[in-house]
Amino acid sequence: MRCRDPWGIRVIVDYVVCLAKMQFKHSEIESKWQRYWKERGLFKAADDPKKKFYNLVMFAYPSGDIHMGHCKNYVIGDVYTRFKMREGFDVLHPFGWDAFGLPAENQAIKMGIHPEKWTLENIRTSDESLRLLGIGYDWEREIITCLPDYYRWTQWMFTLLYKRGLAYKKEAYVNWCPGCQTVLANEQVIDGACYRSNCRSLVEKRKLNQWFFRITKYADRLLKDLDGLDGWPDSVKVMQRNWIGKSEGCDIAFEIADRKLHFKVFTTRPDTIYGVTFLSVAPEHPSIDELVRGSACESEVRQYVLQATKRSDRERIEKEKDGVPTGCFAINPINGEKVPIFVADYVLLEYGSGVVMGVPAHDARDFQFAKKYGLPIKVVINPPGEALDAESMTEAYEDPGIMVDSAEFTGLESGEGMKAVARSLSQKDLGGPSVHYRLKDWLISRQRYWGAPIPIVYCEKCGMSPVPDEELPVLLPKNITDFIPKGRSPLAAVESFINTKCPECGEKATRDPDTMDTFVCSSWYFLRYIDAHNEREFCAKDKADRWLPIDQYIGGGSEHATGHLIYFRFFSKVLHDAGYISTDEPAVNLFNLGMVLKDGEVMSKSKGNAVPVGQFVGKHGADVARLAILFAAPPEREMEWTDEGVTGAERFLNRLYRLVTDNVVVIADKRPEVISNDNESLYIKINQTISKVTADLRSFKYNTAIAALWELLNALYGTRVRDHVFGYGIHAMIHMLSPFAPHIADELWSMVGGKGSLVEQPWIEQDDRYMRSKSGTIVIQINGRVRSHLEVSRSMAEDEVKKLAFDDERVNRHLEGKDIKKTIYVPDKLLNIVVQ
RNA sequence: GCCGGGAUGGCGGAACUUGGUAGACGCAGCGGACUUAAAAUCCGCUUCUCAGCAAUGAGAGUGCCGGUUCGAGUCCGGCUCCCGGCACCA
Repeated sequence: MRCRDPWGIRVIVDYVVCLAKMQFKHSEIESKWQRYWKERGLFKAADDPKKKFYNLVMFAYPSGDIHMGHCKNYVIGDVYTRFKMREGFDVLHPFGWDAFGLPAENQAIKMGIHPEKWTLENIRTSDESLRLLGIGYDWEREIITCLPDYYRWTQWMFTLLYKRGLAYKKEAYVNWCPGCQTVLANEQVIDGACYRSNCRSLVEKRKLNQWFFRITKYADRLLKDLDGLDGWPDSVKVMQRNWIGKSEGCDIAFEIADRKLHFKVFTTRPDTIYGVTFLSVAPEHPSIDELVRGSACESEVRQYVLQATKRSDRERIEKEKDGVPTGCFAINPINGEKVPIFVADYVLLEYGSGVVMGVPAHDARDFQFAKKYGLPIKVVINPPGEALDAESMTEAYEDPGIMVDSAEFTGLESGEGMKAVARSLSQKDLGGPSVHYRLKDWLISRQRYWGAPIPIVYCEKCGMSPVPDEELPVLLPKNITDFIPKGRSPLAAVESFINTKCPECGEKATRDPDTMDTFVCSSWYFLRYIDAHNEREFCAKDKADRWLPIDQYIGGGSEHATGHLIYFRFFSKVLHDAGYISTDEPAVNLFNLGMVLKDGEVMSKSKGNAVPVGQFVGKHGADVARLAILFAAPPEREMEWTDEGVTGAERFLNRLYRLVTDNVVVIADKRPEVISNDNESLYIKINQTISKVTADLRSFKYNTAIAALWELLNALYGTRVRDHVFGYGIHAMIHMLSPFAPHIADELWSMVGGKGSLVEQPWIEQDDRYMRSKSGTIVIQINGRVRSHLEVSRSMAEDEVKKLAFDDERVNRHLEGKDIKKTIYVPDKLLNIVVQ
């Protein structure tokens, strides 16, 4: 085999040509520019910003290496950062890791790896992947919540809340997950199942002594201040409003006959008070004991309570409403009527007072209950112009109406009636207007190892006291091997940790064995970035004042709406009230991103459909990855990751690269002075593109921005006369590409003689004199249907356009034998001829 | 059940909070050029139906039904389906 194989030679030649001319080498370019950005410290945020912009993307849980699904957030945050920098802002764009949490501990149990080791290794590999993508973070501010220099301040936050009366311990029925062997906050229970990690066990109720944050004290402010958050999506605000669930009504005190007891009842319908025919008490209610002691029904009630409290929430909801009579009676304060008291498990202890008044005629649940137990139904509200009959009713009438059979209130309309009844009750000191919230206090203790220890010490003499600031952090002991949950924190068994001295008296004392919910760590992380290495404070106030609030918060989806996004607002308000920060809302603008799917499912390692970043970038490059993510769908929507999207992005960059390398000599960095006739329309296209891309960058419409760039690229390819305008077009193209594909943009920029990185250059602006072409298309419609088009110069008079239109052959064809009734003319747009 | 959001070609998605050429841009597909060939690249076509050798012409078309308007993907009323949230909250 000598030179008998011309094909082989051809292939090699093609390959060489391809490498030399057609395609760029992404790996070389990318590492070169990443090095440059790092050396120049381009993304290091100043401590004294002149024109600050705090751009924050939600930090991440280090579950392993990151994949393309995670990248969407980071890429979008980076595009915005680069654009804002080029608009002249000092941008703070930090990143960090929400590093405590269950998966690390589960891994420890399964694989025998210490949670810290597992977590820190994941962070290291994820960091590497992130750097490969060329995301412009200020890495010097990176935070890792599981390290003592961070959780020291998480503990400090706890003691701050404690001192302000916002952290308290109480014995309460809590959501207990038998799988995780720990308690859950309400937000972690979905459909009665545990939503911590991938657990999904059926949640049980348990009575336990636990730590809570008194978020309910802030319910009203959390609700009201939503109105000021114009930069937040309505969907998130609506969800938060529903979650807080404010309802205004009336408290009413019912005395118990023959007992020194009374029940406070909350109702939103005091106007139905004359229709009360029974009272229902939640099975968990602490007064039941006293109520039924010695009653004929005592044993039945006790048995019912026992059964009810054993049931999970879901079981309770799914079964038919039932209850058990207590044999006791309550006295309706407004008319002295005696009504029976039931214990019923459809009544929730946590809402209102745990006792409800039963008004069967005007409440669906009470109606069902009354029918089941043969209780009387009393109509006290009639629909306007109609009279209800209790006997024949098949369902409750719940709408407002006119009060009837209600003594002096009869005839009042519901709204007025509510006020009148409330007024009357408060005059007699039997109740009055009150407000209740669905929001509950935030349960933060977890009986787990991998979290920030709760900094509380118990002493026999002095009781409970917080660990003094100077003794923080309470270090999480590392020498532990048994993470298997046994219903209490693994820390309880670590004597060197548990045994300590009382900060008050110095005697022997014990530590709280529980750790904090990870939502506590993430409630204040945005503050730590501002002053990440401060050893004396969580963040210096002057620095906080300079950077807060977050100008743009970019989040990973609506699943945080009623969790993290409420908690971090709560923390901001607490820290504001305590004088540590000046703002009481953390973020001005919020942008929620859609998830990344692969084959119709959320991309994740556990589903086996994750596309690893390192592997992808190695093959296609970071710029291709970025473009593929951005172009596929608008950022707020879900996107499907496909190989086809990758093809397009790759082709686009190669095309641009070729255009630049083929035309280096004509590329011009100045606006053309003289616009040739040949390329006037191209120049207009260039300016329109600059305008569109700029607007789209401001409003996160990255997919259409890239589409506009693609159009411009096509226009440039189609340009025959490659003059100054053409050269400027390429220059503009490179500029506009830079936030999206920064490596290749900087490379091309240097190829055409640009200095440094485009991030250091001001953003390009359009030439307003050339935004619209001198002529345009006017659509000619007949009866609203398009029949013809006219090319006319701009702002041609209506008469002239009409004349041209009536000369048009296609128009005339449709006008034949018809009467022209009128014409509608929209300048520069259309002429509609109405005929009959 | 209640509260949000959505439904546009074979596919991902455009159409500027303002009613005015629906389908930008990309992917896939088809045709052509270059090549001995292939890949890559470049140029063109590509919503559907009907008529025509053709340029082209006619009709239908943005989940369904109806309305407002000279004109509706866009506004109004009713409905179906999909996604998300809340759900015994008194």
